[in-house]
Amino acid sequence: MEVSDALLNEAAKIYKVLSNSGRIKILYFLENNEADVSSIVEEVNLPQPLVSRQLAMLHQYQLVSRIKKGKHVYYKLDDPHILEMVNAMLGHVSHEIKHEPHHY
Amino acid sequence: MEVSDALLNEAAKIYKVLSNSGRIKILYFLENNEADVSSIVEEVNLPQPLVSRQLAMLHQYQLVSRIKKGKHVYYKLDDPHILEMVNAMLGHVSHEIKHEPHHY
DNA sequence: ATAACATATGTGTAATATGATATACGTATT
DNA sequence: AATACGTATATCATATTACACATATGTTAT
Repeated sequence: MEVSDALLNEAAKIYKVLSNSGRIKILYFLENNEADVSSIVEEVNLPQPLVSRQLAMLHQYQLVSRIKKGKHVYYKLDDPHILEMVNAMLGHVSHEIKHEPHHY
Repeated sequence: MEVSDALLNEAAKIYKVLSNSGRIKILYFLENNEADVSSIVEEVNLPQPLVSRQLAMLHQYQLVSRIKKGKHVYYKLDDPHILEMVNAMLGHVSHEIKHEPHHY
């Protein structure tokens, strides 16, 4: 396959976004729920400022969209496709873990 | 979906591995070729020690396997499935880039 | 044994990411 | 306007990552 550097860099950036379990957790929660920040905080059990920052990051890379209603800001998945990818990865690692743990 | 923390952490780790365009480049090159380190160095145009490091990392996470023949060490994809995921991601970002660049 | 080559590792340093804490901002309510 | 609440941002310490450069290790040939 022939891939441009720009594309590779962009992909790498998104992988970086996904390289944090808190952010993945948030994406998963948003799979089924459009949710405001407080609900997300409660669900993922991380301090609110941290959640806000991670949401900002997810939003910057267009993985989630947001809509403001009064004091609340509701986030939802912007691109369900991304979760399919995460699912594929989870399948991958779950096999790996079963068959043979990493040899660190 | 219900996902264990261990799984999420493992997935996050693999994403971290993929969050570097040099490493992705290497994986891509190995899609078609089993190759020794020198060939990879030549292909990806990065200093040899760096390539060795990244190969070590890819190997640690079982993304590539290696076999030693004389002075040469040949690497190949250990799990083609991972490249499917990378392909999916590249497709994703290429759409994104076309439709609307990120608003950094 | 030495030389030449392929690969890996050690080390230092700069850049970046992380998460905790404090605080600011915006909106609704009284 | 004062308060309360939801959310975002700033700041800081710490940890992690990245890469360059030097050097070590292992292998083959002379």
